[in-house]
Amino acid sequence: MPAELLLSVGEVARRSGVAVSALHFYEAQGLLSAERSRGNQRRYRRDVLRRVAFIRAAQMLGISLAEIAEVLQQLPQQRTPTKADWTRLSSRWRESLDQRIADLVTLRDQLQGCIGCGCLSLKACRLYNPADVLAGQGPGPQRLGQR
Amino acid sequence: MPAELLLSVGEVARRSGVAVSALHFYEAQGLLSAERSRGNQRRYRRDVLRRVAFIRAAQMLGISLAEIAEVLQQLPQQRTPTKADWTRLSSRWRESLDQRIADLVTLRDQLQGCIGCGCLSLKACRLYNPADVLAGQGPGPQRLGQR
DNA sequence: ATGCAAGCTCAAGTCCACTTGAGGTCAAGC
DNA sequence: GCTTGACCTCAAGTGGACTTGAGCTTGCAT
Repeated sequence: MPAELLLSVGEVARRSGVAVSALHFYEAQGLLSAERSRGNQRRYRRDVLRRVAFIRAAQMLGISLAEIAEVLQQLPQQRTPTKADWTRLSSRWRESLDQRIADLVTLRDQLQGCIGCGCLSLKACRLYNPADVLAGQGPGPQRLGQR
Repeated sequence: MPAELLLSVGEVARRSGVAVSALHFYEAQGLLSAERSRGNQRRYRRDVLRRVAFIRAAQMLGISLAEIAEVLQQLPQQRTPTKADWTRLSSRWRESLDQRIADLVTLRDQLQGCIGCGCLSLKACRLYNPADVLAGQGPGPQRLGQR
């Protein structure tokens, strides 16, 4: 394949807005791969840009890199993925996105009726523990709605 | 004030579902405070439960502890906060919640038209960079919608 | 041919929100 | 009085997602 059509790591960084160090990191995590030039420099196929975009979009949905890597395994390794390949993957996240929206709407409605009314009292509070779905699960800003 | 009405750290942990270590941590971060018993044990006023609930609810909105601490500064230090005090604070988050929902809906609509259509090509992609709002800002699963 | 930006690897550092561990104290029941 | 569980402090560890730094090589322009 014609080497001029391959992208250096710097080019990918510029065009994707992702730092070179992050691209290295993604590779180490198995999210990306690249051929190498004679001199051992990374040479990316152009579809890496779509991959990176996909990764970032998924992160915005709160999906961890490990999960993203797992899903990306399903893409063809050899050929450049087709539109259908990408569509299949992203439709999975359409559902989780719907779920997250629903969760937040619930949260909002209960913010009116719960914090809003001053009743916020833990056990009884459905904002804190709506339908037993958002509770527990340990600390930290966690993803709303499990998969 | 009658000491029997104060709560030990273990009681607060049990009733709030938050680990003792997390309560210690919140105190170190200035989110909570407690009186001490003769023997130097924490004794919480009962409204700590509402404070903890508020903290957890805020975290679910993706708000960092530092920001939460800042907002909690606005509560009266001496007297137990009233319903109106809490309502005032939570109304601020009602807005950011609305914003987050709007962001996610935008994201969802563009998932249809963008990843869905196979056009995902970074610069031009509004999912990756919708209205220049979600872009940049460094790495990591970041909060949708700035304040 | 030489200068210098861009690339390479590997180790260590950062930030957040906690948790875990070590070593010691307190309080209530038997 | 003694045991046991709850509590204390302080330091260090964890995990995710990267970034930074050191020390070295590559590759394009002059």
